[in-house]
Amino acid sequence: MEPAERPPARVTRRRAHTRARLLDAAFAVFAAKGFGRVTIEEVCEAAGFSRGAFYSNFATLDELFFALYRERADLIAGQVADALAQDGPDLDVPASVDRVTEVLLLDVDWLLVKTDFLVHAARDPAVARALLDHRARLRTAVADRLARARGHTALPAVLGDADTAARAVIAAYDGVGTQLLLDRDVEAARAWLARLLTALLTDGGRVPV
Amino acid sequence: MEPAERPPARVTRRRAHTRARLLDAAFAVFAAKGFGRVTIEEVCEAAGFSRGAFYSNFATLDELFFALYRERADLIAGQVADALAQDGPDLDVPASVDRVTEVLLLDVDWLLVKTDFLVHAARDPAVARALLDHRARLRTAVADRLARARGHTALPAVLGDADTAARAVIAAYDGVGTQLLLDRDVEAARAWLARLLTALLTDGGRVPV
DNA sequence: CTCGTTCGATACGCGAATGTATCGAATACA
DNA sequence: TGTATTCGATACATTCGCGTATCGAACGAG
Repeated sequence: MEPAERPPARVTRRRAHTRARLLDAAFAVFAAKGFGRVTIEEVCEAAGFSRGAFYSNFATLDELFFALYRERADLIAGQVADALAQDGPDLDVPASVDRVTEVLLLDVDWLLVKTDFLVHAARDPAVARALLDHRARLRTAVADRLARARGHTALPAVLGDADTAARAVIAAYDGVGTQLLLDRDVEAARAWLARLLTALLTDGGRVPV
Repeated sequence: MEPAERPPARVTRRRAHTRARLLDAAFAVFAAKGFGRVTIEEVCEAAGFSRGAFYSNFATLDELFFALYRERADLIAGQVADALAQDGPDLDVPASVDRVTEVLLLDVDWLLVKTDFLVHAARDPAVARALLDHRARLRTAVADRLARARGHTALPAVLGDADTAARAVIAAYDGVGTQLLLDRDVEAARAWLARLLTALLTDGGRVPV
């Protein structure tokens, strides 16, 4: 019965499966109903388990939520890093923007869960720290990319240094995400984000169409 | 008894008071704990009433939340309109930006509640429509202001028309708000928003400090 | 194959929050 | 001031979700 005390001395194998299924089910349920309106039993039912399985793997729903976020956030961070690393030393802004936006906005469900998590973090400093860490990871990835290209490509930047520009990129992403939550138009959001980013990262000149 | 059927034939007076107190108390409690974690009784207790008062004024907590949002949103919309109307026909970007950011970011609690509402709206089309209406109101206010100034002041805009620029303003606001929720640094957020807006609304040139 | 451990299902009790029904007090109107 | 009506408090029953305790089955190690 012990919820999740010591890593059990002897074993594990199906445990990993059930844990994973619980996390996946939780993701779906959270996206559909919102963290605040979800019960433990709903998650278990969606995963095809009984509450016993849950309490064997997690102590509380918050803990599961945290684990879920961590998992997906790491995934996203990796994808973004990959997308940014993909082009050479000189920065091709439109191409980078396209590749990154494609990765970032892929999943509306993720956006929903992420926003739930934000709301959650906004009231719990410990959780907030985790979220800020994740954001910092993304931001420095972007900043590094921008800094690396500084000399090569013209990156005039309406804003100051690379780090500031990276912050602006994050802010644009957040802003577009907010709108996307309401109109659910992924393609429009993608285009809009690309346009915003191009505007921010390109010197004052007109924006291509 | 009847939750909120017909506007009671006879009349009201204290009713307005209690309703207002319930709304105010709800605002505080929602900001502190988050909509998802708040019980009807908590709101009543904070307002100094018993549940009877609540059920006499609202049918459900969602209904109260909706009314609460509507009330505050109208207030904000008015404030923004005022702030924008305050300067003459030619647009003084820094001044306008300062005035608007001051109004918009005043209250972290409002940001918390607003984000709760966003999360709520993201899963209920009817609620989403209300929120989109509110955003549209703000956006057109900004767009009108920008369009009105188009000829007079140099408003080169890295983005296209006034409406697009207004969308960008909203996006920047949302983006900054997200960060603010996590670090709770109002002054930093205000400065950052001002900088972003100036960058977006000023021609490519360097941003003043 | 056997055995000891772990995992997950089932069953139980508990507490909390909800919604309703009833009743006294406050209030508008004459 | 009298009175009909509304407002809000109190009391109640009920439902719902939680957390624990127990047990059989799955599984890994030897």
